[in-house]
Amino acid sequence: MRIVGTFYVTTPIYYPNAEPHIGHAYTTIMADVIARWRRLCGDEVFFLTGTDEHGLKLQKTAEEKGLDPKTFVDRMAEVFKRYWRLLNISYDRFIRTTDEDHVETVKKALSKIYSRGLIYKGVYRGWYCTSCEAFYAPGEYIEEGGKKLCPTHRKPLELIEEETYFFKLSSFENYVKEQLSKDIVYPRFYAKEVLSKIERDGLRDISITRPKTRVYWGVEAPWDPNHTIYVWIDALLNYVSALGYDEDHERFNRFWNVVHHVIGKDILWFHTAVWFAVLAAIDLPPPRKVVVHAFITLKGLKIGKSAGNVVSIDYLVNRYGGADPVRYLLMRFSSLDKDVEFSVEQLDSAYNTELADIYGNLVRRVGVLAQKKLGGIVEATEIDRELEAKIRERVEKTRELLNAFKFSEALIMIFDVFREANAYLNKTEPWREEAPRRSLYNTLECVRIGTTLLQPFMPNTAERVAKALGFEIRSVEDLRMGAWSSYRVVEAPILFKKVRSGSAS
RNA sequence: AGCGGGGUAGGGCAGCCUGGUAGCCCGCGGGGCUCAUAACCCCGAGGUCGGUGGUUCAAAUCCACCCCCCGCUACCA
Repeated sequence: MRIVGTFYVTTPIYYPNAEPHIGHAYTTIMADVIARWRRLCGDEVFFLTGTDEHGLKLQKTAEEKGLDPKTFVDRMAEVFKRYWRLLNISYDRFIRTTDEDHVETVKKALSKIYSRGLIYKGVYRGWYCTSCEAFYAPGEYIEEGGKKLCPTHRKPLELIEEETYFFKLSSFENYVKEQLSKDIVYPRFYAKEVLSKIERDGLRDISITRPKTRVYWGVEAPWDPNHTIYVWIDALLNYVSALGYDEDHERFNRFWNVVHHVIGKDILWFHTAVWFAVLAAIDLPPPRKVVVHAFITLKGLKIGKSAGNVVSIDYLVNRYGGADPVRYLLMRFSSLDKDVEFSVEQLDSAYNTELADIYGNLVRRVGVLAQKKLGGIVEATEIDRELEAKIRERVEKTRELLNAFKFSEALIMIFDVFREANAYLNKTEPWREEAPRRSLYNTLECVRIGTTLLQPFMPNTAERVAKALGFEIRSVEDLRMGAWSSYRVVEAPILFKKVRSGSAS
């Protein structure tokens, strides 16, 4: 396949103090769909995900389990990888912030920033709970009778001061504002949100180190061995270390120019205000695009990382018999703009009526017809112009939607192709003919085109259909009627077994 | 409170930027077909587009105010 361009897509690196859930899966699947779509378009793609393995919380979680942090994160990283295998995530690298090259990058980058005088020593002052060993900001602690209490222990907080190093974020205020008014953050209103926050409060310097006595589990500050680097700064730099920062300049530039960060709206601030400034401090341009998505919720409960009530990935994969339907359903109801609440009933309904009825049944019926009527061999013949026009329009629309990260609408458009194919079968009634070559060839072309578009969302299913009907999925170049000339239908599979609604548990 | 997003048929959403017969999916009613996973196709019913006022020949779409829902408000990754 011809290499058209390059593309770099990232997920956030996840904090592995617990197993991944649907929220993590949602972001990761979205990034995977983008990666696979760009590959289909002919781009050389680098797709990065990983784990953010330093910090106090992990240090403590590990200690509670009687493990040293490294042993613990080694295990958790494997858990994440296992889930991404289960969900068919086609990452090119799984980066861990404990990886040697990453640690090197963090040190190099921070040395550079330090040497430019953008880091200074100061004092961090905050309300601290000795039991939690953590600071609480206004709004997080409980106020009772003028006293500040820890939200978990309900014990009085202490005002403590500790030595820390600050990054001069404030000196990047104009720069960050300027970048935010460009077309980087998508959808755009998220940029407005950050912009107005800065407009109102300004950009304050941020503390970027912790005393090693309190947080030893982190990258040592290159200029002061008594401090470790704050996890967020450590974490953000993964995006550049994965490319070989300051090592492989050619490769680095090739991909950095086209980097797309996929993130949840909760970490927007760090991926814009802080990240843009850090990048500027090491002479790098901001990301090409930050794609921000809202959350999915189940019956009003947030499925965020810190929420107690989570829908497990295993549950959905088991319920719908594989990764592909889960990928489909999550993207089918995805929205960048606003939080989406879904129910098991809704998912069941979409699974049954869309995947099983519209698509699964179409594949089955065209497969059966081809085998019965033509012995499974369907050669190219005259193309139905009316059908072709409709399909072409939908393909174009789908491509636009995918390039605009509108996954839900893209899927609806793809399914229109299948609906069109079903209608075409009804119209041409191939079961009444002796050798309905024209009808079946045209229908198969629709199935092939739709399946190709569906491939980034449902890679296994697409592959299975291609095998069964005897075609190949190659690239977007084949997204036109007549591009495939000879089908060898070897199977008429039942792709999706329906689920009975109401059996949710 | 400030800022941001939203309130469109029974449910889930698009349209709003670039005003001009209100659109898609599910569900529902009727019909067709029988190749197919009780699947598929066609037709139909159902909405005065949160409220009020304004701009306009014309507003779901622009402006003002109000009501309701949700999110964000930085060192918690």
